Amino acid sequence: MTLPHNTIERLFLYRRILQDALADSKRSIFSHELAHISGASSEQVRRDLMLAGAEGNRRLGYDCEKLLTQFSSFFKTDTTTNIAVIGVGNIGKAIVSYFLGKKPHIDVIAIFDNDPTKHGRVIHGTHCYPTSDLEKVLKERVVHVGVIAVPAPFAQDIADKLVQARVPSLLNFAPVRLKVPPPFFVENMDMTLSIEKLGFFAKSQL
Amino acid sequence: MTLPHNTIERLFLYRRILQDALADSKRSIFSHELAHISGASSEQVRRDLMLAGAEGNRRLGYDCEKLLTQFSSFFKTDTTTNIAVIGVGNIGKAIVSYFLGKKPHIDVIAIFDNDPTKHGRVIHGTHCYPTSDLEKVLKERVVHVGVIAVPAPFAQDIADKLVQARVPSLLNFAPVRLKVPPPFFVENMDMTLSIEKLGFFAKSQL
DNA sequence: GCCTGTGAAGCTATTCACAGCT
DNA sequence: AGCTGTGAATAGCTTCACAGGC
Repeated sequence: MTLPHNTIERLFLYRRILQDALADSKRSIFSHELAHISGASSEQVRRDLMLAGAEGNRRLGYDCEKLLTQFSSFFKTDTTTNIAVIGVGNIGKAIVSYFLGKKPHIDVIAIFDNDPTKHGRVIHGTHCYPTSDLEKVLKERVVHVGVIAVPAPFAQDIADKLVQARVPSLLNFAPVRLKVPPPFFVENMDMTLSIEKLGFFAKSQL
Repeated sequence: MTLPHNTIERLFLYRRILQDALADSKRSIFSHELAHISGASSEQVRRDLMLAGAEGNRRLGYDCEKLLTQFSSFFKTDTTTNIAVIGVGNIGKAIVSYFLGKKPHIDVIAIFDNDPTKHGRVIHGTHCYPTSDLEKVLKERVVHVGVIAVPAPFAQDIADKLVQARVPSLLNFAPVRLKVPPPFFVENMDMTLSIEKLGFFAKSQL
């Protein structure tokens, strides 16, 4: 059973909203509430939940706890996601510190850099290895997501190495489009592109 | 003349590729070359360029320089995009240093933070103001894009302030969906969501 | 022969509209 | 009355397929 890509993304968003709701001791939630907080339409929410096999009560909406346990098994979010960060420049460091501690089910298990002065050092609580050890280190540990935070000219090389090391998913911060064979998967976080696009909207809107 | 959102994003990508090509002293480029580097299909590239009003030569493909000047006027990229960064934590600092110097047509003109020890300080070459001065400072300068790098609970409040200050486009790094009235525009860079999604792909692919 | 340009077809995603429940 | 669930309609995006030019 394979859901649309967009639906999957929104489901993770709903999950986050449900967690907040539950923390506010809300028992159940309506599709229009989820819609309002997530920015989707209520029909969209209901369809997404339907596709995920969820069921709501026609008087009370959806039961938060029930929905969350359903998500957990469905999305395997009860197991931790292990990530490795390659490149410990400004962005790499920001990412590592962002994920440390804050998110309990996301674990930065290794970081890599070419700079010899960083090797062996512990940065934000995580050990830093030389990039050349990437394959060796990653074959010892299960890594779900490789985060590429190196300068653009090196990004494809790192992607190749991560594919070699059988890291299934890559999150790429470098402003290039990486080529990986299926079923490996890359998601781009291209800040420059986003800023350029937003700048265009801003300028054309005056 | 309003292009599809996706097309606009790809055009900025093509533009970047064209700049690289020109730097490599390539005179002209084929749609399939742009396709290969950008990850789109060649038909897609041709349609995008067509929508942007570009014309190619049937023997040589598209003239790089001609295309770029066309893009410049079309996308107003000859004028600098001014950005302000709100929140000088790890992510905020990384963003500022990422855009400083590197990208000539993107200019970080102000940064804001609530921490009084940062006020008046110059961080990565840019002056840091207290967040309470946001409206005052931004009304003196044209700011195209506001980058929100504050913790999630404060993000909506900052968004409201940016809307008040007439900043047309927002780039949001906080893991919440912000509400702004049209025609204001928000783009989300939700790293947590991306990692969760990629983790899901990774786990379901084994 | 290999390229561009583009109508038409196909596919994906979202919204409409309403039946059914409680 | 107000909610969910969902077929049907619509809108948006991508690929096909091929005409036309160099």
